[in-house]
Amino acid sequence: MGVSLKDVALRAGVSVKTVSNVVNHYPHVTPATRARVQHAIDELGYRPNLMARHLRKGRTGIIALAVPELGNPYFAEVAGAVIDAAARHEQTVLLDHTAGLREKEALVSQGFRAHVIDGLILSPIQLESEDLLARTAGPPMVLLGEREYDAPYDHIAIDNVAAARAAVRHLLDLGRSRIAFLGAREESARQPAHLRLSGWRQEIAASGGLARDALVAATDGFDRRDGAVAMAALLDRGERPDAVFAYNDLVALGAMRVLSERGLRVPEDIAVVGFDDVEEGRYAAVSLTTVAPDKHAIARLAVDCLLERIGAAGADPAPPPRRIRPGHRLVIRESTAGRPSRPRPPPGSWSGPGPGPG
Amino acid sequence: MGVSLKDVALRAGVSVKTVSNVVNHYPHVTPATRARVQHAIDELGYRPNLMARHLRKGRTGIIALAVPELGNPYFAEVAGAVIDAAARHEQTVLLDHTAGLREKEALVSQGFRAHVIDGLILSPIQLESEDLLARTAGPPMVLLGEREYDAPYDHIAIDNVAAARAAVRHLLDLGRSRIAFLGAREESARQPAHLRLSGWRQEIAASGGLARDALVAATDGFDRRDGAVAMAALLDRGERPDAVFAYNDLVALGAMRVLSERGLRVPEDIAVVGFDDVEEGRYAAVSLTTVAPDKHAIARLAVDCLLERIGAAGADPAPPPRRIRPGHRLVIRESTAGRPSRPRPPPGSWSGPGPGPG
DNA sequence: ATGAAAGCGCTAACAC
DNA sequence: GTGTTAGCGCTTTCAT
Repeated sequence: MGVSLKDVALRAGVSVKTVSNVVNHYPHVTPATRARVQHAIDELGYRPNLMARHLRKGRTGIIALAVPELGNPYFAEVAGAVIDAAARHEQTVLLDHTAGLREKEALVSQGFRAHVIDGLILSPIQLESEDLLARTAGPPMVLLGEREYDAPYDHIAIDNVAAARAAVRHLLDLGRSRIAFLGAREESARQPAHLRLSGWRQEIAASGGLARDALVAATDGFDRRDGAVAMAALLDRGERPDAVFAYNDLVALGAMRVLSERGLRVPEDIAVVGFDDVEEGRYAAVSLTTVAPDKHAIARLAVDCLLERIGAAGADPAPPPRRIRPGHRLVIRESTAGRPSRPRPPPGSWSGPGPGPG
Repeated sequence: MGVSLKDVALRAGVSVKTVSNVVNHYPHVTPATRARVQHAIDELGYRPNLMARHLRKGRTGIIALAVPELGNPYFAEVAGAVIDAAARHEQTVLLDHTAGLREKEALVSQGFRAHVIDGLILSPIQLESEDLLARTAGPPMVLLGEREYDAPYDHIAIDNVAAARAAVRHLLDLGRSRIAFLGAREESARQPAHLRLSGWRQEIAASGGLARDALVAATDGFDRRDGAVAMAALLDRGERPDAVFAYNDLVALGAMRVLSERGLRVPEDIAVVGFDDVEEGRYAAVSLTTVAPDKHAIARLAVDCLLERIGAAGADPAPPPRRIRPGHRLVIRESTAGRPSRPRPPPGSWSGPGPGPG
């Protein structure tokens, strides 16, 4: 490290400006000069110092992405997609995770690490509107995910209510009538799962059924353990659902594990639908029916949207906040449809299917 | 944005240097001045411009982490741990993924995005020693993971051979004799799974058994699909293993899915051991026995090691490359040990366990 | 088409 | 204890 424009200029016998022109593809440079400069660059192995360049230009080429938890495959998959989308614009992604803590989310949304980043994509869980309103300065920001806010920020999220309704509709169409919801925290419009719970309620009501609160199970967080605990709690208090709609795939998978432990069959005894379409659900012993948000669209839209904001920074009046809804679809798998057919017999002299779990 | 040291100095009626002193906790400042400056800082909402600071200091406070695939929960979990470990040193992590492509790995290992980062943690899959040797400049780098190189870089990795042998030992102790290996690509010391395959071979040989090549199944990559395809291929060519040791948990989970489809019971018909201890394995319908690397130790050691290198940059002679082996342990779960006991009966009038898959 | 010089925001030397 | 100044590597007027 340490080869600067000046070194190259010295070597090529030109001025710094000329080298800069070559590096930045400034059109009006004699081919001869360009060649000489390029030669010097190659010889010295010159690489522009982005730090300095961006100090000058006021942009860093780095955008931050803050997700609750990288251990959640949904966010890991989205993060991967964001990195790819950003790379297509020659932007680098700086990753943070908030553990879903309101305090950390607020910290990130405020100018934490501003100056290093051109913009921020934040996927909040616990953050409240007032935290967002308290944000006075900081780089452009776009929001990702289910939480809704009364704050002037672009927001990328699928239509969670419609998606939840489609999931519940599917269960109703299967003839299920006692559909539990796993993952609600409390009876409040401020809770993270608000929209999906609301979709559950609406669709059951629309079908003429009764959305019993007793069939709603709270979770502390949204991972497999939470799903397992909530499912066990529901069963232990004597509820007998014939279907489960979970806040996300992780909760659904945790629930399915408990069902299997208790000798309940999926989907025969209880059908299960998740949300997120994480890879894992496709390969579960009983593959998981789920709502699949278009993750690549989400990532692309978030990056495009953010870069647009960054480009328009300082514009007056600022463009109004947008509400962008990427697509989603319901992916039906074995956890609601069952195994399509008899498994083909194993090769050789294998014994047939065993007597089941236990 | 746009409040600079100068603005604060003007406001507080002091010089830039004094403000800088306050910001950097320089000890010799009068409490009175400090208070006045701090007041001005708060009023103006001043945040230091890291870009400029680091241009000056020659360090950015950003380290890069390049993993093959964020969609692989192992790497996602490690990435999360690295972010946390870095945060404890007030370092930020810039994330890249290489898709396990040699070309991208080489690009990252060379000075791609140098100048922005102080150092690089790289987890290679396909990279070869010659690529590493070709690296002429660039920030300090430490390597992560199973691949071994003849290149002067610190390398953090558990003892893969010993870990693999422990896994195979466990299967042998269970009385299994036809133990397949899933995930080897070819018969070469250069292939990614080399060490684990070697452990498999050694332990079987040590037990007096025969490590048949026919029981080794190749995979293209290392995810669930690859595991499923490899398992199916192995069965389809008439092999009848009574145990499977997979390159990693994802491959193992994919294999288990195929076993379930074909009516083969785990562990009764085939015991399965994975590698990585991803969260998912704990909640699989049949929970997965696995080799658990100490991910937090890995992350911490990688960050510490890198920061040490960064601190010692330019030292002559450079400290010799280190080979650091974090701990690992075998976690025994149902895929080899079976369900510990009869599932407790479900509440109410539920029917008992069904007739099994299919 | 190219060169000279200023300055982005900051810290390190060196005054006072 | 605090102020002055130079310069990190780059881009950008403004000259030539």
